[in-house]
Amino acid sequence: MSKPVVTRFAPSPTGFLHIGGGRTALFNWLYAKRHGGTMLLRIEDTDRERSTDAAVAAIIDGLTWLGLTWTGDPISQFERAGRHAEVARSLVDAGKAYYCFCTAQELDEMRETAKAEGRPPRYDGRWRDRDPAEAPPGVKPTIRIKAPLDGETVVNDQVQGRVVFPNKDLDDFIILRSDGTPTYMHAVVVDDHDMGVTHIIRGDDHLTNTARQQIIYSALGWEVPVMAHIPLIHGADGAKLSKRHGALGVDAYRAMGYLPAALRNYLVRLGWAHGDAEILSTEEMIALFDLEGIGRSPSRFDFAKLENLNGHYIRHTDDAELLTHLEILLDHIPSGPALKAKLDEAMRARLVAAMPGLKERAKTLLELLDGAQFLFAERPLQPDEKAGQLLDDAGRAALSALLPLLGDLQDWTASSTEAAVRAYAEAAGLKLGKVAQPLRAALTGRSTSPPIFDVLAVLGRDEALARIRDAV
RNA sequence: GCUCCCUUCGUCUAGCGGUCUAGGACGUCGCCCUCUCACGGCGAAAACAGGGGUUCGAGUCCCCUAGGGAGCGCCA
Repeated sequence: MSKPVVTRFAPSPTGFLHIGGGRTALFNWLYAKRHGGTMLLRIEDTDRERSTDAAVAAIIDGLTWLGLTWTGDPISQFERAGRHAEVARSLVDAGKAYYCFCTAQELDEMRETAKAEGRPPRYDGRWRDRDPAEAPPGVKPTIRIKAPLDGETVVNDQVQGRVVFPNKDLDDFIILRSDGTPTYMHAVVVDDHDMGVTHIIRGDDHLTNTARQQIIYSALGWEVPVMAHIPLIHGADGAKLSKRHGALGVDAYRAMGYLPAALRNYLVRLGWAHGDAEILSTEEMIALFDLEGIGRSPSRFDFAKLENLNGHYIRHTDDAELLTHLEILLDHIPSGPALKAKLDEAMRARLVAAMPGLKERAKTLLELLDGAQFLFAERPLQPDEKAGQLLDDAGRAALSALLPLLGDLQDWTASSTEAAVRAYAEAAGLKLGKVAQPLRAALTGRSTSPPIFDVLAVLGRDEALARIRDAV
């Protein structure tokens, strides 16, 4: 009861941190935070063939960007191989595991025979009680656990409930390979135990593995941590989220202009709910997160909702901070370097000044950047098609009439320019839109933008007047 | 094939036997606001997979069917 909570996120470094892994990490992090505990990061790299340093770096980068932190250094599971082997051998000494001298071919035959006879592919236990003295020469043995032959293994899962597996369906699986390295099944158990993990929160693709792991726990006489298997995330089409079906790395979400806070909020609501709560700050998430609120059915990833949430977070993030996010984004998009070159102090000041109008209409940082194009643009502007249409004869006439009126202004502010433009429109018998739209086209090269008088103010008198002159 | 898990609006979900003529959010569609686009406000359409039970009463419990998903490696 009073034992401090220790959770862990244990990805295998075979690729980027995908969105499902990100959510698993988030849940582990939230649970640990909620209970004043710690989250550990363990890299499951016992498969030397598929593990890469680049993947480890990508995972760390992804977690860091998401704002998830762990305690201590990332732990390499591979480096603990000695300990895993030692535990496996102790199990042999205790009579709870044994050496198996089967060759790969023998195992293949066993599986094929079973399949042909319509039985599940399982190891038949041929070395379970055989004397190792009978070992064929030259075969390096594996170590297999002695799984119980009858009875049942019960997994008490905080999310899935009580799940029962008949032991006759579980075979004597390998815990130590013939090369002396541990299998995943064995390594997780030993590591979770040694690291004092109290709660295992992971994808429910591990649920059936849990029965096997519990066999190891009981052979060792160790206490099984609290288990919570969370349902997987599917793609928008309902199919499993794979690389081909939109499973993107979290770095891709960064490049698409999503804010970490928005992604956290979206992710926490995928599979977890607290009544009708939708918008949750990180503090609220920590205060409210619990295992009881996790559902059991898989969910689909919905970009539309993520976008909406992201828009909300953009609108509610303060201007200077948004600029910081924008600058981070520039390091991750193709057009970044060019824009970065133009980003001097004056430009930063203009961006911050324009931010209130800009952030109101952006759902992603990419849209925010796009909306800010008029600030980066150099004269003479190239109006897009719709803007070109607004600069027809009538539009240009209005602009040339407006030019001297604006030029005479004493102060140059949003309200002073607005007063001048409104006065002109009224005098000319034009609806405000008939003047404002050509003005927008001239100043931004677009048919949409933040409120035009704000644009006028942010651009400053000289630049604004010059752009109008260019358009006339 | 075997084992396990899942199934409420298009999507994420609330619901833990009666308060459900099923609530919220996103999306969609109207209307309002308005210098554009947004934001915001108001409103609408939209779901308990199907069939059996249990019960005075079932979205909520049980069973079956269908449909999804996961696992069954000297991968993790």
